Order: sequence, then C-alpha cells, then structure tokens
Amino acid sequence: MNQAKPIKASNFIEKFINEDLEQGIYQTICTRFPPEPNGFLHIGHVKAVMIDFGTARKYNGICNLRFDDTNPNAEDDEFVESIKNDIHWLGFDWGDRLYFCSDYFASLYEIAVRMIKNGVAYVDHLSKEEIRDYRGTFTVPGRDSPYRNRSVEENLMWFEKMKKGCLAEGECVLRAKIDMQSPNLNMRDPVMYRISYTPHHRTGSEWCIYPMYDFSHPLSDALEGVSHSLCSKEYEDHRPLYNWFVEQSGLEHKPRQIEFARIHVSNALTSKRKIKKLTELGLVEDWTDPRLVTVAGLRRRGYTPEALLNFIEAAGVAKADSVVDIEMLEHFIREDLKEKSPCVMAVLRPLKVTITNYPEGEIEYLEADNNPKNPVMGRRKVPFSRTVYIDRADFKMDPPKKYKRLAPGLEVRLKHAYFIKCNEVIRDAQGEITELLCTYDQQTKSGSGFKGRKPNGTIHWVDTGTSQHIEVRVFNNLFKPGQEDSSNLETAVSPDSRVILPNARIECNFLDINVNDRYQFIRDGFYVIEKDSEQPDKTIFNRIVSLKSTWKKK
RNA sequence: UGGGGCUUAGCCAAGUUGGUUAAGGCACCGGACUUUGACUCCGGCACUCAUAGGUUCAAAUCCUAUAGCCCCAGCCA
Repeated sequence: MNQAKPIKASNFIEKFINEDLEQGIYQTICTRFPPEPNGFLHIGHVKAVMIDFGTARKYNGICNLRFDDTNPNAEDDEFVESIKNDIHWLGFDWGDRLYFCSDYFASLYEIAVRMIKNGVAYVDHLSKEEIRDYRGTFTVPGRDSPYRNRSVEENLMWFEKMKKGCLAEGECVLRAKIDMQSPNLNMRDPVMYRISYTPHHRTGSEWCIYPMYDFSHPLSDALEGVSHSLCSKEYEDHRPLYNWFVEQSGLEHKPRQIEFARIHVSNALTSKRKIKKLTELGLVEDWTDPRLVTVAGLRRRGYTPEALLNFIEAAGVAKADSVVDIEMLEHFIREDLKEKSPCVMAVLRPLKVTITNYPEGEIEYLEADNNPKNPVMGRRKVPFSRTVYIDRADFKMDPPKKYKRLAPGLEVRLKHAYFIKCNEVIRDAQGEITELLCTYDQQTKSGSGFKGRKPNGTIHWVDTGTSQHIEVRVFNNLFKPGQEDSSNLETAVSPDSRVILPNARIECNFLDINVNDRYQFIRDGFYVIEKDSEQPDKTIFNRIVSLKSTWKKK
C-alpha cells in the first residue's frame, strides 16, 4: 500500500514511522504486543496494548499478539488466557495472528547453529558466578572467557549436547561473541541459551535449552515481519544488541525498535512483581482485586474499556519518567459513566424519617428521570409514603454555615418529591439519633413548578417499604498517602482501603439489576454490581469512584 | 564511576526547519446556573521552558558548561 500522504503523527513514535514510510523503508506497518505469560495485565500494559494495537490500526497495518514464553520457570497457561481475555475486553483483536515465541524454538535453534558456524557464538563452561566476574563492571572492562575461542566443531558438539539433555542445568551456556570491552554491558557476550529442565507450559519437555530475551525477541520480530518493535525505555540499551542479532541471523526482514516511557499512576502499583507480592501476602484477594490497577481489577471495580483508553490517550506517549495523578484516571471513568449509567437513589447509612402530616397507609408514585442528561434512558416511578430513609450524612444537629442539607428547623427537597422540614429529633437511650419527625409541603411536589421559596438543598432518600437491602463496598486508595513505593507493603497498605457498608438501601423499583451494570448513586458516586461468589443471591455494589466533591470547608 | 536516556505549571503533555500574547487535559481557585454541594457554562491559573553563560534583530527551540533524576553489571523479560 502506498502511503502518499503521511498520517498525522500524534506522538514521536508515529513521527518515526512516518519518516520510515516516506523513505520507503517499510511499506506496511506491523507491530506486536509481546507479553510474557507470567501475570495479569495492568494499567501499564494497557498503554502498551494501545500503542501496539492502536498504532497498527491507525496505519491500517496489523498487530501480532506474541507471547514471549521463553522462561518455563515463570509462565503459565492461566496467564495466557487472562491476557487474551483482557485484550479483547479492551477492544483489540489480533485476528489469526496469535503467536508464541515457543513456536520458533526450532528456527531459533537453527539460527544459533548457523551463528556458531559463522564464529559469532560459543559455548561457555564458565559458572554463573565466573561469568559475572568476567563481565567486569561499569568502569572495568570485561575479560574474554577461556572458552571464547573454541573451534566451531567443539562449539557445535557442546551445543548439540546441551540440546540433547546430556548436560546439567548451569553447566554451560551459549553466548554471542561480540565485545567484552564494550562500554555497553549488554554487548559483553550476552547469553543466548541456557539449560532448564523445568517443563514448559506449551512445549513440555521437548526442549531443555531456552533462548534468552535478547536473542529471541529481535528474531521473533524479524520472523514475523514486524516493522516496528515498540517497547519501553529500559530496552534502549539493548537496541544495539537487537540490531546485532537481526544482522547476524541472516534474516532478510529488519525490524526497528523504538522505545517509550512506561506509565506510572500515583497511589497505585504498576509493577507486576509488587502486585504479585501483594497477592502472595494476602493483602489483596488476588490479581482481580478491585483495589488493584490490573485490567481485571479495574474491570471488576467497574471501569469501562473506553475510560481506560481515554485515560491512556490523555496521558500521552513520551520518553520522560512520569507519574500520572490517579485523579486523571478517575476523571475519565466519571466522564464515561456520566451519561451512560442510570441515576438512582440509595442511602449508605439509613436514618428513618417520618413525615407526620403525610396520610398513613398512602403510597404515591413519583416520576424520576433515569438520567437527566440523557432522556433516552427514560423515566421510572418512585414510590413515596409516610416513612422514608435518608442518609445520616445528610442530617446534622448543628449545621455549619452554607450547609445545604437537613437540620432541625431547616427545609430541604427530597429529590423527585417534596420539601420536608425537620421538626423533631428522636434519640434512643444511648443518645443516638434514631429518627427524624418532619412535615412535608404538598404544593412543593416535584414537577409542580413551585417557586415560592428555596429549599436548603436537595437530598436523596429511599422508601422504607419498598427499598432493597444491599451491601456496598467502598474502595479507597490501597496505600496510605505517599506509601505506594514503600518496600514494606504490609505497612503501606491502608486498613481503610476497603470499607463494607452492610446496611445500605437502594430503590428497588428501577429496571432489572444485572451483574456489571453501573449506577450513579445521587451525590455519592458511581457503582457497579457484583455478585458474591459464595452467596450468589447477595447483591454487592462496588464503588467505582466518588463524585467530585462533597462538603468543602470554607 | 563507564554507557544509555530524561528535565516545559501541583500532575501529565504539545511545541524543538529559531520569529507576534508557550496548545490541550487533570487538579486547583473565582463566578453563573441547578430538583445531585454533581453536571454544565464563563473566567483565572508558566513575563517563562533544570541552571549558568554565549550566538542572534529575535531562542523553550542553536552552541558551551553545570546540576538533578531514571535505566544497565539475571543462565528474567
């Protein structure tokens, strides 16, 4: 396909791609998303997915999903399934281009043999410790291994033995012969193959030698015809090596590696290692815990793919180290859900209110918009009677100035219903407020157009007779402020990171309740429905994110 | 310490073939509106681009030096 007019670049990667296209280095764009199946995807991977799949999509090219499964000690099928599922959920598809590096083991082996024959690879019998020692340091150049100049025949023989399983783990490795004096440590004869008898999740015991990343990755890219290998910054040092292996392999196709900075989110962990640690310590349920920024956790929490994608796009692609404020993530889920999710009334901490001048036994049905911003979501009937619940947070004995809720002697509007005025407060023996006695004003009915006076605010409520009991889980930041980088995760995790409110009540007359449906609790925030796996009949509302502000002082 | 990167507001981030008042978003602060203290709307928010010099009529953009931060010494990826 001829790219006569370059697509407008929205970041530096696309600028490079445009240049390559203009110079005719590549005709079509092919990228790849190369996760190692050793954990669940998290928000950081969403960025990579978006860059890899998104760039391909933008250039009308293709993106391969390739699992970098070259280390049998870490990988598992459980993770390849979750990764595939998460990518689909995010809205991307690899079509029939699902690859595994392990599918290339035979080709890679042949290339290694060819490199031995060309004199650029050798079998080294130095121990792990000796190799480290011979590698030198940042300032001290490395020394050649005594095995570095073995004959091709000898190397071939030993490599054959490695492959056939005649040798023990750690006995020797295959190394690239480059330059032990290089200022770039990656070029000091990197290991290409090591021996491991751990069964591989896909190839079982077929192989006992496994290629290292630096060798397998560039060649997998070349084998697949990848034009642009987009990866994170820590691989910048590896680029010369990447190019060297492509060159030495004799493969025709020459992919180009371009690096970008990973995304970090404040007050969240975007490290697979640390997330894994949290699960192991039992500080979170598992990889799908809603407090985590794993894709599965965010999904359970109620985040939508759109919100995640918009967030990543807004955060941008650059090369500077950065930490994006988690408020930005929250902004995008609010924005996405604002017009999508129905507004319903719920009280998290119920407080009984009796409307003393409302006829006993009478029930009337009030009209309520399901979403005032989005009329196509329709309306619903809300039952109203003499006794209702409001939220304890909406009543104060001694209201501060500018308080816009209920207090003794003050009048507020019950959303969708009437003005009520608080006349009396009832307490129990412990002095705890148990009930409010109020009167309502019939002429202030919602929709009546009453303009006679202004209420002191609008609060939400549910009917005592018809509201439904629910369990609400409120998720706060997993970490105490500023502690997210703590090496001691046990003390960094906030005990308030998950609060369970067992007595909450919600209107029960709205639509059908389905798992994964999202609702706005008026004033309180956005919630998603989850079923308790142990008590499938129990309805749990997980808070996705709260509304912007509550009562601000001053 | 050798090598590789990075540095524009509280947080991200455009802008880098040098040329009028340095995009946009998040956060924040005013004000309007309001049957959600939400939403929406209007306004504010970098005389300055890590620092110091230099070149130029003109520099965030070019040159020089300095500082700070990140990555690399796995038979992990």
